[in-house]
Amino acid sequence: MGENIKIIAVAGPTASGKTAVGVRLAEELGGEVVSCDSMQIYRGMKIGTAAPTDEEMRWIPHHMIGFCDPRRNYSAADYVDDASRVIADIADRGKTPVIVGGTGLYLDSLLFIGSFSEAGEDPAIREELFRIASEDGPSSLHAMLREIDPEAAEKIHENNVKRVVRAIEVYRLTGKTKTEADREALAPAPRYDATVVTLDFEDRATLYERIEKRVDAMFAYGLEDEVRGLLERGELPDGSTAAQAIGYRETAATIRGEIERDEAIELIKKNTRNYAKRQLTWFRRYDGIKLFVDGGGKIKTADELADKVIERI
RNA sequence: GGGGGAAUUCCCGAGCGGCCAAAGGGGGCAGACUGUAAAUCUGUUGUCACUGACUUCGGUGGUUCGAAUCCACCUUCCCCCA
Repeated sequence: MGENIKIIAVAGPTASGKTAVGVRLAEELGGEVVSCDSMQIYRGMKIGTAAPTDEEMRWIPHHMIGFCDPRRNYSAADYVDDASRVIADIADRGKTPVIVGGTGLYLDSLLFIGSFSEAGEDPAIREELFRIASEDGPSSLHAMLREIDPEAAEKIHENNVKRVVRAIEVYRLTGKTKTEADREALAPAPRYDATVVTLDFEDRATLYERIEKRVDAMFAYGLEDEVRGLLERGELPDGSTAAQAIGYRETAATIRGEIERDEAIELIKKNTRNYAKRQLTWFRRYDGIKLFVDGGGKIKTADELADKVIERI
C-alpha cells in the first residue's frame, strides 16, 4: 500500500534525545512527527512518558500521542492500523512522516508486518492457559504448544509463558498455527521507503546518567500529581497496559504506601536503565544510519544529529 | 577497660576441612521478541594459552595429604557490660 511513501524513522533508547531530533528533522524536511511509543499513546501520561512538550507539538504537528483512554489496552495491531492511516494522510498532504519512537515491536510491525493475523485476544482462553501453566507448570503448557506447533515451541522458551499462551491462543482462535499466521502477516516487502536512524551511546554510562537525571526531573515536574490524578480517576486499573508503564507503577506503589518514595525513585531509575538496554538490543539489528549521541566524547545537540541525518539521505 | 560477634567474588548473602571459582538474589553484559512489548523470557558474569592451569573468601603466620572453612596474632566493624 505504501511502498513508495518515503519516511524517516528515529529510534533509540529512552533519554537518547530522539524526540528533539525528530522535531528538528520534521522542521528541516517539512514533515510531521508520528510517535511510535506504546505508552505515549495514552491520555494523561505526559510527564512519566517524557512526551513531547506542548511547545514542540505546537511547532510541529505530532500524531499518535495521548489519544487513547488508559483504561483501554492498545495493541501493536491497533498501532499499525492507526499509524498507517496517519502516515498515508501526511504523505497525501505532501509532507514527510517522521516516525519517532522507542517501542521496537511497534516500529517493526509498522515497517514490516502491516496486517496482523485475524486472531485478536480472548481473555477466557488466556486465563485457562495461564492457569495450566501455574498449576501444572510451564512445561506442560509448552508441551501443548509442541503438539500443535512444534516450530513455534522450538523458538519460544517454555518459561516465557506469555508468549506460549499467545501462540496457543492464535491456534485456538483461527485454527492456524502461530508459525503460519506469522508468515501470512509478514508484508511481502518493506511497507515504506524508510530510512531508519538509530541513536546509541559510545559510553553506556552517559546514557545511564541521563536517565537518572531525567527521572529526578520527572519527580520535580510533578509525576506524583500526574499519577495521583490518574489513580483518582480510575485510569490506571490493575492489569492494564498503562499501569505497567515504568514510572507509573512504582509511583502508584508509593502513593498507595507500599514502598518508600526514595525506593520508588531508585526503582524507576533501575527499570528505565534495564529497559533502555533492551531497546538498544532491539534497535541494534536495524540497518540504516547509526549515530552516537556522545560520539567522540562530546554530547551532540539535536541540531547536530539532525544535520548528520540530512547529509546522509 | 571487660565480654561477645563479624569480615566471602561488583553489591547483598550462603558456605563452616576435600564434592568450592565458591549456592541464591541484586547489579552488569549479551541475546530473543509478529495483538500485554516501558511487557515477557533466555544466556553469561575471577583470569588465561579455557574439558586444563592460575589467582581469589580482611592481613600475616601456623595445623593438615588438603583450609573460605581449624589455631595464633594483627587490622577494621558491630553488639553487650563498664
